[in-house]
Amino acid sequence: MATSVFLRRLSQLVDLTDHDRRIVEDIQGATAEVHRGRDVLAVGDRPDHMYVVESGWAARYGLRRNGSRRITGFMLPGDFCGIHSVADMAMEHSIVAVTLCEIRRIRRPEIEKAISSSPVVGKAIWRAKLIDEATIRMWLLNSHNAEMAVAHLLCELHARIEAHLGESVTSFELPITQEHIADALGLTAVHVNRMMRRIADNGLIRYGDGEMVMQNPENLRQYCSFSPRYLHQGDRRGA
Amino acid sequence: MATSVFLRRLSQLVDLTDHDRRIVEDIQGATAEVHRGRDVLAVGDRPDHMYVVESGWAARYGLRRNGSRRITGFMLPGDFCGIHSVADMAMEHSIVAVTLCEIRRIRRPEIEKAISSSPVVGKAIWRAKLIDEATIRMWLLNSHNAEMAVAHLLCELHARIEAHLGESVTSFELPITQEHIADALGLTAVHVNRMMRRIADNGLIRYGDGEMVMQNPENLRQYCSFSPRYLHQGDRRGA
DNA sequence: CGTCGTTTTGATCGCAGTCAAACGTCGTGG
DNA sequence: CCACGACGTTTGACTGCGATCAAAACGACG
Repeated sequence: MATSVFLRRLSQLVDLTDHDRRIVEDIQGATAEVHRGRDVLAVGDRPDHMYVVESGWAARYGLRRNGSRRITGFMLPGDFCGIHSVADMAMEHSIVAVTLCEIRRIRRPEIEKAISSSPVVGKAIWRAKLIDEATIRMWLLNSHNAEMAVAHLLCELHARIEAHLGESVTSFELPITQEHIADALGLTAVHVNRMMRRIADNGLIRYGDGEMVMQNPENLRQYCSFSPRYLHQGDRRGA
Repeated sequence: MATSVFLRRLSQLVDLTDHDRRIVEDIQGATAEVHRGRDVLAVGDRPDHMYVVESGWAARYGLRRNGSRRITGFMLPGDFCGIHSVADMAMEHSIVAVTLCEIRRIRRPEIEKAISSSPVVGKAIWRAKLIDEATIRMWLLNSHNAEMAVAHLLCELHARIEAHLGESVTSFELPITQEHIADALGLTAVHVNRMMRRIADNGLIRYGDGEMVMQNPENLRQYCSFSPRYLHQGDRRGA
C-alpha cells in the first residue's frame, strides 16, 4: 500500500526516524468512507478512536439555539480529529463531512502505544492540536471586517492545501459553498457573495465550478495582511 | 507549604493517586510575580517552561496590523500556558498579566518527566488544552449578538471561578475593565457598556468597584442560553 | 486639587443582515 | 427530450446593530 496521508502529515509535523515510521505503520487502522453531510463525530460522542482525513474536506461546527450553524474550522486531508479520545472526553462540538471523505480510524490503545514507544509521535499530535488552536485564534482576530475575513480564509486554505500537496499552486479545488464560508465567518451567504465578487472584481481571484484561481497568491496575502506563521508549517524541528 | 493551585487544578482535571501527587510535588518549580500589563509570553517566544497562574488574571491576545488588540481567552488561577514548550513551538499569540499575577514556572524536562512517569498527568494537560480550545470555539459560536455575548462571557467567568473556588457564589471579583471585555468580544468599550447597563437594568447583574454580583446566576444563564458543558468541569473520570 | 483611567450617555454613520427575486446548472422523472 | 425542482450564485432595496465621535460624570490617587 502507498504511504498514507496520515504518515505523510506526521512526517511534516516532526522528524520521524525509520523506527517511528514503523511504529506508525503498525498502528494505522482501516479507512472508511463518510458521505457528504454525514457527521464524523457529534456533540456528546465519546470517541474511542482518533480520526484522520485521508481525502475530502470536513468541518467542525456547533449549533446555536435558533438552529443556525457556526463552522469553527475546516479539516483538510491530513488533519486529525477525535483527540478527545486520548483525554477521555465527550465532544462538545460536531464534525461533518463537507464532501465525500475517506477517514482513517485509529483505536485509542494503538495511539497510546505509539505515543509511549515514540515520544515524537506524541509531539506531532500536540503540534497538530496547537495549530488547530492557533487557527481558531486567528479567526477571532480576523473577524472584524468581512472582506478581509473572506480573503484571509482563502489564503489560509490555499496555504494549507499547498502544504498538503508539497508544492506551490495558483489554483485549487474549493469544494465548499459560499454558505459554508458564511457559516465559518459568521456572515450571511449574501454578504459573502458580495465580498467575493469584490475581491474577484479587484483582480485578486477568479472562481467557479468549485475551483479557486489566484493569479498571484502573494497579492492576495498582502491585500488581507495574511501571514502564515500561525500555521507553523516550517516547524519540523521547531521554529 | 500549602497545596499549590497547580496541584489542585490537576486534581480537578483527573483523579490523582498519591503516587501522582508526589510526582507533581517533586517537579513544581518556583513562582514569580508578573506585574499588571506585563507579558508573560510574547509572540515569537519559544518557551522552555510551562506556566501556571497561581493567583491573578491573565489574558491571551493578538495584535492586528492597525494596533488594535483582540483578547482570545482569559486565564484564571489554575490555568496553564506555555504548552508550546512541550511541542517545541514558538508562540503565535501573547499572554499578558491583567492583574498582578503569581506565576509558577515548570521546566520542560520536569513536565516531560512527570508525563512519562505518570500518564494521568499528561491526560490532565490534554484536558486543559481541549477545554481551552472548546472555550474559543464557544466564543466564535456566541459572537453574533453583543448582549448575549457579554452575558455569556460573564457566565463563563462565573462558572470558572466557582470551579476554582470549589463552591457556589453569587458575587465575585471581576478585575477587568469593560475595555478588556470589549477586546475579548470584538466590540467597542462603549457598546459593551451599553449592553452591561441593559443586562443590569434587566435586574440580572449588579456591578461596580471591580465586583460582579449575580442575584440569581441561573437566571442569567437562561437569559443567554449558557450551558457550561463545554467547560468539562465534571469530567474527572470522563463525562 | 488636578490628572488619569473608567464608566456613562447622546448623536450620527456605515457595515452587514434581512427580505426578495432572478438566473444558471444539474439531476430526475414524465 | 423536455419539465421540474433542488441547489448555488448573484443582485437590489431597505433595515438595524454596533462603530465612531464627542463629551460629561465619577472615583482613585498623587
